[in-house]
Order: sequence, then structure tokens, then C-alpha cells
Amino acid sequence: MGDRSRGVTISDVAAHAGVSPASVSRVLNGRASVDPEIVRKVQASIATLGYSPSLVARSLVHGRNTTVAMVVPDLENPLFQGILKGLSLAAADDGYRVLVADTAERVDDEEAIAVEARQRCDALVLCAPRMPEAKLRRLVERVAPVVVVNRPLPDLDVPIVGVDYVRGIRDLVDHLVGLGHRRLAYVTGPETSASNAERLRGVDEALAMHPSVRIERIPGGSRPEDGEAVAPAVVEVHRAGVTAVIAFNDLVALGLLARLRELGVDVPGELSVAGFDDVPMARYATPRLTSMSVPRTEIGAQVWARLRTLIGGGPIEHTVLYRPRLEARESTAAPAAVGARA
Amino acid sequence: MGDRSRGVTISDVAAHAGVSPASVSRVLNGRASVDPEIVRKVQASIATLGYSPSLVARSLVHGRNTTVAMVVPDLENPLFQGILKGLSLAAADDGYRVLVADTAERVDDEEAIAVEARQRCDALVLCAPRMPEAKLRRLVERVAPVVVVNRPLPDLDVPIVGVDYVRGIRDLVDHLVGLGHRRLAYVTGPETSASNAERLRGVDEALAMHPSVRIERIPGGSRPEDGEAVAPAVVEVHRAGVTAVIAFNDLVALGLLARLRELGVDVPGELSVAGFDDVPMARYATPRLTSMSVPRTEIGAQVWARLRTLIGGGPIEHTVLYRPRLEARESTAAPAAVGARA
DNA sequence: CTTCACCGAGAAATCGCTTTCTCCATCACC
DNA sequence: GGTGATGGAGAAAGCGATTTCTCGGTGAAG
Repeated sequence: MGDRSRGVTISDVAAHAGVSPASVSRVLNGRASVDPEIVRKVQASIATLGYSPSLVARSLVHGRNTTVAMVVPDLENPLFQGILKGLSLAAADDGYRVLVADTAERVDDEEAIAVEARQRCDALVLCAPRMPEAKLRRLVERVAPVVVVNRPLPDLDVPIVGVDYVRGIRDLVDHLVGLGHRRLAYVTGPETSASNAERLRGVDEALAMHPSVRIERIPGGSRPEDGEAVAPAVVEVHRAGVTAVIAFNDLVALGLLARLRELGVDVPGELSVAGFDDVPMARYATPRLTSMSVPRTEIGAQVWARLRTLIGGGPIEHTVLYRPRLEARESTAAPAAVGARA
Repeated sequence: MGDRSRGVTISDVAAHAGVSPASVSRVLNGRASVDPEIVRKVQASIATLGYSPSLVARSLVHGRNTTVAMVVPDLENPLFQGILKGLSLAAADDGYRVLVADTAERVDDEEAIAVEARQRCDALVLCAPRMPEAKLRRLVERVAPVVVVNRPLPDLDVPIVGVDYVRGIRDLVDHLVGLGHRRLAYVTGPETSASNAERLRGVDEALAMHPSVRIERIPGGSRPEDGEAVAPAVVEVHRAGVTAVIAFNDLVALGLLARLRELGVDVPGELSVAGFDDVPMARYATPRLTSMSVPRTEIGAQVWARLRTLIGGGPIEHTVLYRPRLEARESTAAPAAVGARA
């Protein structure tokens, strides 16, 4: 590991400088006052020998790694990328590094991967949108300290940082209703996805608040391909009177948009389309995609803040949910002047 | 670290099972034959105590971590994400984990970050497209074993995995020329970027092969914003006769595409646009973006293969360059029926 | 029946560092 | 000038595993 200097150890330095290893350690860590002469000699020896201390040995003594792990279902998802980036940068400021563990969407392996990752680190960040809740609860206890992302876990002592999907969907529906839409459709995410469940709650709440509105559900997915695949179904509901579609996320929305264009559906002229997450590409889509913006890197930074507290023996901080912000762009507009009532 | 079970050590297990720590270790690692009765007892004790061995202690003994680090300038870049993903999955198959170090494009910190990351790991993957070559060469020697991504470093003993940008650009130009274009433009990447330099070489070689072709250079960048910003300049050269544009990468191309649409330029009717990298979103752009596909995750896997060899004390394997594959989509087409000669 | 090779299990050394403990010397103060 | 407080440096004890070394016991061979 730190062995790039071919195994020169603290004892080598000590010998070379004619002092004890303890003194070298003191010089290294500045923990106690040391004779300036010794400091000088030790530093000289360190330079000469090209010594650099073994972090592993240090870790063994201190019982910590200054490393945390983040478990994600799919590194190619822009949301997780953003969180990883924010986490990684924030952690770096405190001298911590982040290890990534991509579970490649294999839900069954998630637990084992998380436990293994935890072994190597001081703490864990868990993004496991598909893991069954009971399993997740057990896991969380095993791997503490841990911060959970985007999973509500009521009554469990674990810090959670997430997105208020319920509110986000409500706000998005409000936006569309405000534009005059009364018949909407929601292209669902993966069935087992917790954040999809949240979004569905948002749909329900929105329906409760807008009695005159109807929202169809169309089984979708989480990737652009899913968006493409669902396009015919969307066209169908559109024919039946739906004037606006909310996709599970931007990836789906972008796929959908591409396919709709090919199917000759004018967005937003005939049909409004909105996504969720506001991925970087959303604003470069054609038309520029209306989306609910989620502060990805900020979430990552917040996760780190929670984790750091935990590692330092601090209290389990409160759950924090970020409220997505509407980014109204070109893909949503008032419905064509047909009967606006359903 | 593995301390989730509150510091139960191998000695605790040994005591509980009434055997020596050495035996517990043997049972754990299956290195030698052990009395079945002891095995049973030890396993029982392990289960009872919820013991799990400290990876750090192991690392200290073995002198390795089973962890490698990847240094990237920007985790939000789809290319690096793909490589990270491929690397991470391939490494996981061999029981290795990947630590990420995002340098946030701060070229000056790259060296320090790399060295620090290397301390924690058995090996390094270096993506440093902007680092001055001399500096990179020095660094590479310090942090070995290391694999370098996307940087040609002639005569240096280091495995390199990369993309043949030169060839890629040539092929892309061929594609455009084949469509009938004679006057092209290349929107450059960051000035200090090594892969931009490669692309420029590709441009030169292409020019040499097509004497009748002219290629303007337009200073650009590497992000969608840069693509948007450069749009007016592109329009200008278009007015002057350019019929096809190659962007440094897809992100730039996508930004450009969005802006061109707003400027009323028909792609590919009036102007063909091509990107590079074939990011996931390329095929969902409007029009679907022609690009040079780069096997991102495959590169990551290949990087791991090289790294593993190196870690195992194997030879420095040869440089491997992936030749990008043309993904001809809708954004490129034959030029409008004006004079096809420049 | 004795001797030797072999095998399995515990004791102990080791990995490279930090930290406590111990000791010696210096200083201040009475 | 003697004594206690102080401080700085080395010795040694961990941290938690692995691995070598050592030794006692068993089985086979002479």
C-alpha cells in the first residue's frame, strides 16, 4: 500500500536518524514537543529515504480508516453520480476517501456487498431503492454507522437524506394543472423502487387536492429505453384525452421524448411531458425538458455531514428531505384548446 | 472498520472456543487441515460472537489492501463514469474495491491527490487528461503500480488503456466526407486536454488524406454549456460554407444541438453535427446524435485486467487503444444540394 | 519394542505504526 | 544543596490478524 517507497518503515527512519521510532512518530504527528535538532534529523532522514508512513498500520492502531463506502445500485444513474460526487468532494475536505460499491442492480447481492464494503470502511452510505424494507432495516443495524439515501424508514435510528418525492410530484402536478391540464398520466418507475412508491403517494395526494383531475398510471421503468418502450402506451392515453405525462425520471422522459417525436406527437403542442431529477441533459433535450430539480451534489455533501457526525460519535441527526424545485422548460405548456375538463 | 461487532477479535473467538488464535485463523483461511471438532467449535463461536475478521489487520500482514484507487478529473463526465463502472465491477469479481478520487478539475492538486490515494491502495488508475506530460511522467513513477487512461506516454513503462482518438476522428471525417461534405469544422476541447490534442492530430491526418477538404477549428470546451456558447460561431462558419461540425465530445454536441435548434438551424438539413464518445443520451437527442462510440465499461474492465496483472507482479502489458465505432444516426446527412466542392 | 517421520495445535514472532510507561536529566524552589 | 515537579526520549506494549516455529503425540517402519 504506501509501499511505493519499497518498504522503508518508521524504524528505518529512526535508525537512519539515530533516534527511536517513537520520536519519529512524534515528529510525524506533532503530538508532543520534540527537540528541534531531532526534528531536523528526522525530517532529513525522511526526505533521504523517501519514507511515507503506512496508512494501514495507522488504521490498525487508530481503529479507523478515514474511508467510507457508498453502495449504489447503478453508477450510471446521474442521480447517484451527483451524490457520489458531492459526497466524495465533501469527504475529501475532511481527509476521507470514498469507496464505491456498484451492486449492478442485483438486489440479492446488495446486503452482502454492503457488509463487505463496510468491513473496509468506517461508515457506509446506502442507496438501495429496491431492497425490501425489512431487509434494509436489518442491514442498517448491522452496518452502522450508516446514512441512508432516499428511503423513508420510520422509527429507525438512522440518519436519512433524501428527496421529498411526494411533494415534488405534487408540485409538478400543480404546475401541469396550473397550465390547464386535467387529464394526466404518470409513467411509473420500477415496481419495487421505494422512490417510485413515494412518487405514487405524491400522485395520490395530488389527486386528493385536485378532484377534477385524473391521472392514469402507465407501467414504465427507470431508463431511457423504458421511456421509448412506453411511448405507444402514452400515445394511446393521449388519444383518450390525456394531455400531460409525468415520467418516473428524466431518463425515462428523455427516451419518451425521442420516441414521441418519431411517432409524430408534438411536445408540448399536443402533449406535455415532464421528468424528474433534472439531470444535466434535461435542459438540452428537444424540447428542453421540464423537470423537478434535485440538488444532487448537495445531497452528497449533506450525507457526508451526517456521516461525519456519526463517525465522530455524535448523535443521529434528523432526517432531511430536499424539496425538488420546478424547472419549467419547454416540454410543458398549456394543453391544446380542446375541452380542458376531463 | 470491521468493528461493527464491537471489537470482537480473533482472540475472543479463540478463548470462547477454547483453542488458540492460530487455529481460528486456520479455520478461517482453510490453509491447513484442522481437527473437524475444532472447526466446529470455532465456527460455532464465530457465529455466537458475531465475529468478523479485521481487514485492516489482514492488510497489515499481507501488505495489501485489495483496494485500488481511480483518480478522475470529474465524476460527472459520462466517459469516466463508464470506466469507473467497468473497473469497479471487474475488480469486484476479484475481490477488489475501488476508491474514487475526484480532483474536481483542479489540475494542480491532482498530483497530491493521486499520491494520497495511492497510499491507501494497492494500485492506481490515473485519468489526468490535463496534467502536463512531464509532471505526469514523474507521477507515474511515484505511484506504480498504475494504469494510465487516455494518455499516450511514449517510452514510459506503464500500461495504458485508451481510445484511438486520432483514428476515431479520421473515421468520423471519412463518414462526413463520404456523405459529401467538403467543408467541416471541429469544435475543439479544452486546450490542455491530451485527448483534444489527439483529436486534432486526427483532424490533421484526415486533411492529409482528403486534400479537397477543409476543416475550420472553433475554440470550444468539454461541456454542454460550451456547446451552447459556441453555437453562434458555428452558425457563422456555416454561413461561410461549412456544412458539417464535429464537436469535441457528445456533451458539447448536445449543447450545440439544443442551441442550433433555437437559432433556427436545421440539423442535419442545413448542417450536420457529430459528437464523440457516444454517451448514453446521444441516441435520445433530437435529432439522434451521430457519434463515435467508445466502449466505456469495457475500458474499465481492461484497465482492471492490466492492474491485476501488475499487482500480481506480472509484466507491464502493452498499450491498448480502442478504436471508436461510428454510430451514424440522424444528426449527420448529406449536405444540402449546394456546390458540394468547397 | 524402539525410533523416526509426520501432523496438528499452541506459542511466539511479525506486519508498521501509536501510545503509554519508564527513566533520566534539568530546572525551580525552598 | 536537596527534593519534587517537569519534560523529553527511549523501551515496550499494544492494534488484530497471519505465519513460522516448536513441541507433543500418533502411526509406520525396522
